[in-house]
Amino acid sequence: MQTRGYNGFSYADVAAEIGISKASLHHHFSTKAALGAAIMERYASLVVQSLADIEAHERDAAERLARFSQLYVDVLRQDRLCLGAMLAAEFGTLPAAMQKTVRQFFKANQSWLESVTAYGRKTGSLAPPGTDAEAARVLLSGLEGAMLIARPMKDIEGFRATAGSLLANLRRRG
Amino acid sequence: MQTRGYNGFSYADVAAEIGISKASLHHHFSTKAALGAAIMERYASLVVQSLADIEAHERDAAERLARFSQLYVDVLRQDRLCLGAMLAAEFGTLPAAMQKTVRQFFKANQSWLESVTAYGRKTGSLAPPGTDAEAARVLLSGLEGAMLIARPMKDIEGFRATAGSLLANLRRRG
DNA sequence: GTCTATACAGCGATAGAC
DNA sequence: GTCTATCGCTGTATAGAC
Repeated sequence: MQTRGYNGFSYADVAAEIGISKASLHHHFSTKAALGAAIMERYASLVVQSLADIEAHERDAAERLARFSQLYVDVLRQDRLCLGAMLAAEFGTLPAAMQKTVRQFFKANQSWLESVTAYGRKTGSLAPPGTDAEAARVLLSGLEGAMLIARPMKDIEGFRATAGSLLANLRRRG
Repeated sequence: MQTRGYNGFSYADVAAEIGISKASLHHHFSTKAALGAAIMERYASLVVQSLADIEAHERDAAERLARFSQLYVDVLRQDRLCLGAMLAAEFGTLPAAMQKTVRQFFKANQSWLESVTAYGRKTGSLAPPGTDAEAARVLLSGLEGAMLIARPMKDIEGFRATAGSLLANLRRRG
């Protein structure tokens, strides 16, 4: 789903890749909607866990954002897209349950980033122009968009530079 | 294609919408790959034309960027995505000809934005931090990403605010 | 340039044996 | 929990009449 999208893969693809039959796959996930929802929910959980890990192991706000952007690099290196971004593009064709999880995913990222910018502002590590909500949205949008563009352009280095610029803007005095 | 993606529409969908048969549609576009390529090429041409129009009718660099971001708002209001962004997400599943046009599309946008930031820097209308290439990439990524997120979140106002922040960052002293 | 009819592959999903 | 076999449908694409 992160490489071809929800509409770009089939039960046959998955079954072949893991070496079982389509029928066996249906035994575990009765419909494609159920499979897609499970994958997206797991992805969202893993990201939320990663954010908690960053918060637990890194005290500096700017450094937390740098680690956040590193998550994107790791995905890009596998020639994948953030699943949230992929499903946002396909949004109109998704089952309702998946749509709901996609929205929750973006909300969770946005609110985590807001809390980090607020914390960074308080500790002096960050000085974002505008509100925390605006700063968070600019960073999230910038990273998702840069990732979207970097993949077809085969330009991970360009992604890194863009991520660096976005972080630099948050350290600047507003 | 801008609402459901290349993998999310069929000849039957298009034929029904314009009121002809699938066979008639095949008479004009022999394969789906040919149809998809024609649509993407037309889209890229229209965007390039819009950029030329902005340059012809607006002398101020910051105002040119504001008009550029207004193009995105117009697309969002139709509940569509930039076709470049949509196809970037689906990139791995696209016919080669479409992949090529997607890359050209991003290159064209990037280089136009670079020329505008360079011009704005010269005239004093803009003072982007970093290089023109970095500023252009941050803006393009930010707008594409913000658009991607705004659609599922049903938050065009949020897009506008994000676009405003991105432009404000380019007016700021680096 | 339009149509009806159809070919043929792939899709998601089910039945039922082991 | 796995499989083979198959169903019903939709996908892209073609044939051939008007």
